[in-house]
Amino acid sequence: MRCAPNPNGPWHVGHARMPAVIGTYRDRYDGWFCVRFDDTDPETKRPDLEAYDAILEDLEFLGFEPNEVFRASDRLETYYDYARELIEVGGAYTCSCTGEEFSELKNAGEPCPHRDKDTDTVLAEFEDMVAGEYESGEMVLRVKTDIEHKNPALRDWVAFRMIDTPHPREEASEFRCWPMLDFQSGIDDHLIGITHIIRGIDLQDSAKRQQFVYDYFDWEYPEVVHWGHVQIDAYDVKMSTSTISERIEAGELDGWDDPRAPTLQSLRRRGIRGEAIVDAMVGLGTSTSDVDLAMSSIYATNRELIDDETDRRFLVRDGNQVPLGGSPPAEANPPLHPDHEDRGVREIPVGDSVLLEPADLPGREERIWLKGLGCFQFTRDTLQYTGEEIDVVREGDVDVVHWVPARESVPVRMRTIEGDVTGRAEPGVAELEADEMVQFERVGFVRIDRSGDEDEETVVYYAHD
RNA sequence: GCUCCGAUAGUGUAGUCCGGCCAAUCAUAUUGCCCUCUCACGGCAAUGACCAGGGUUCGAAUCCCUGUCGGAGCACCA
Repeated sequence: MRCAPNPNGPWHVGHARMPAVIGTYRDRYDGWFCVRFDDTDPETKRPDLEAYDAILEDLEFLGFEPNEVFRASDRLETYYDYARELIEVGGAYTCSCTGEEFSELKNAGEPCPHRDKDTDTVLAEFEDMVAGEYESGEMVLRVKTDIEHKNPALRDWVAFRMIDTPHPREEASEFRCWPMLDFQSGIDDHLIGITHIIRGIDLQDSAKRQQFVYDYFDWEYPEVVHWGHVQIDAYDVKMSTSTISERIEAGELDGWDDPRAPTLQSLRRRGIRGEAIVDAMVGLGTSTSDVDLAMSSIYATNRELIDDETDRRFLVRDGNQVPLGGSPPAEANPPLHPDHEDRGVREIPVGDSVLLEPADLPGREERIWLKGLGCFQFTRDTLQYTGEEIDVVREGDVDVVHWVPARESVPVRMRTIEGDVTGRAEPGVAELEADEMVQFERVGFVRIDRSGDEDEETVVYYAHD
């Protein structure tokens, strides 16, 4: 199988579907898959040199390594050879009609005057194309199909055209005669030995077009599955490489890994595992209709993956300071993980006042339980330590809330899909290493992106609740 | 205009090829209860679907026709 990306930028979430499915199938059935960069348009779909590696990194993040990597732009001579062969068996002709002229003839089911040129002329003109003797738009090579085919999309399609703009890759920058996707991909699939192709419904007619070439060469066409488009909920940004790219240019997004960008780099930075994405993508199946992927299904899998090994901490967003009274303990020691006492406890100095989230502020005379610390009653703007046992919580009268010390907490910037949130976390958080995962209790799972200290913000990326 | 393709709960999916075991599977979501010093994890329960209409048949989610809705192609893009 193959994954044939256009290297015009790092991958968005939707791109994960192809490697997820073919990679999973490969591993399950002892198969084979390659990545083949179909970079045959140096102009309108101009490749981004950095994207080749970025895509391979995205693939690695998802947990797959391709058996082989190809670049179509390395294989021009091969395509030329097969084009010559196709011309010799009368399967192609050079055509100098303008796009509109040909389109009109085609829609009327009429052949254009160039269709019956003799093979030698066609061959000579094609060699001139290869040599770069024509300007862009002057001459194309068409595959001779059936000009009266009932499906206009299949009639005498273009196999090669001239492009004046040099290819960004040094190795391919001299070529001016470039194959169209249907030709290049069709030839490559056969040569590489692809047995199964999955592609989008936008390429529904590709197999039928390429079948004409396969017939000329007497090749057998691989099995094909077409699948629909994937929509992902939860994002404001349109999921298209060019849109994301524009928004980065415009400064609306900080980069490809901005938490608001629907890219794999972004999910990775938020601490979502490739495995969770793959799992969700495989679950979508290969249906030909369009599907909506709920981010919640990726989150559900990821939560399952990380919950057990992720330590707990406190973060209070937009805290309100409340003084403490009644001589509470000087230090709180909640466990790092409720199910794993052996991992030890946290040491949170209490001080004389704490921060609580606005929604957690108790009403007058109400009692609350500061998690890991004890029971307090809200009296005259002060939380009075009551010293009551945990039983008051079990009885259901007292809510348990998270908190941080007002003084000894550390600043945190939490970057989320909806934007940045600031708050303060228990002191231990500043010492966590980048890349560690943490669950802020009653807030959600985050990945530490940059450690801070008492003054400098610890930056975390929010994964999910 | 021409040509293709699709339609099962909020979302995804199984079942459709070879009609009965489907008063329709599983996951996720939402809600409620239990557990719990987290609204996490775990447990239990509830919610919720075969696009419509005809036809074939003893019997249709499954086969056929029509309609409706949705998607895609008809590029010198991929």
